[in-house]
Amino acid sequence: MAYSIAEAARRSGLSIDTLRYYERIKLLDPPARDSAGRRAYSETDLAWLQFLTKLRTTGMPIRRMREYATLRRRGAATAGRRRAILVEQRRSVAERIAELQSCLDVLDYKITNYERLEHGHAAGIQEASA
Amino acid sequence: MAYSIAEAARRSGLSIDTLRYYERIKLLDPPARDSAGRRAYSETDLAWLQFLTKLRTTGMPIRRMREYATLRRRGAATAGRRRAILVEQRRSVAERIAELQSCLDVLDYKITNYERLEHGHAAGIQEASA
DNA sequence: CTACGACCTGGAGCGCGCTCCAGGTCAACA
DNA sequence: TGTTGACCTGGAGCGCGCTCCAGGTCGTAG
Repeated sequence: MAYSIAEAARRSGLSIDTLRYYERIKLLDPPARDSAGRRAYSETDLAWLQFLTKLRTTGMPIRRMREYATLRRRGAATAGRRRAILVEQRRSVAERIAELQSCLDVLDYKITNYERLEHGHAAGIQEASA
Repeated sequence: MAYSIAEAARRSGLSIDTLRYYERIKLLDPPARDSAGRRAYSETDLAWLQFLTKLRTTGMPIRRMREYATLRRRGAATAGRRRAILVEQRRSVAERIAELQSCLDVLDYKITNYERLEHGHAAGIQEASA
């Protein structure tokens, strides 16, 4: 089963332009072409794309994703280095989650304060940095 | 107590350039100046700055932080709208955390797979999209 | 046969959030 | 008195990750 670029875009949630862009910067191996020279993405292409978007979602910079893609192209011998990249990324995601969680606490605190203000219990003091 | 721009930068974790930039784009009210015309940040300025950096950490775009800053400048009457912004941001942070958590699961899965590969239990199948 | 729409290429442009630079002022210190 | 160093201003530049554009080629539908 092969997918047109429009279909691949729809399925991956990326834009057509982004798909071509990813190919240009070597994140994506050039997909097959149909008889008219149009891109024909395979299931494997889509699976890889899906993984890439996961990495992007975690905030991995494209430069690093390229590094990973390059290693992947070189085969099984690079598995250790690829794993190391993922382990590092896992660390950074966990850290980021913790950071966001702490911001969430600040937001909750502020929101609670606003609610107190609006219910007439004019606290006042917090308003300075509100 | 007043702080030089260098000191304010150190305490906020932002660069000196970023502090001036934030002032320029009206995120920050112009701080007091000393006799020589140099910026002199107050405790209040620093507290606001600290809150701003929290918002930035949550990924709030500067455009939206400006909106918040503008409302804040207009005083108590805008409290409801400020609260609404924070509530929306809380929602978006919670969503982001969930998203990251799900990516974390994918990373864990992949990493486990790599570890299996390296321990000789050649699974093979996963290598296609690894 | 033509006209449409999806696709192609190479390259320019954009929005964001800073970051850096040139050229200048000022106060303190040797 | 002269030099240093922190600070000032307005404005240009940058890295990132796309996004858009012009101009062209196909293949199907009317």
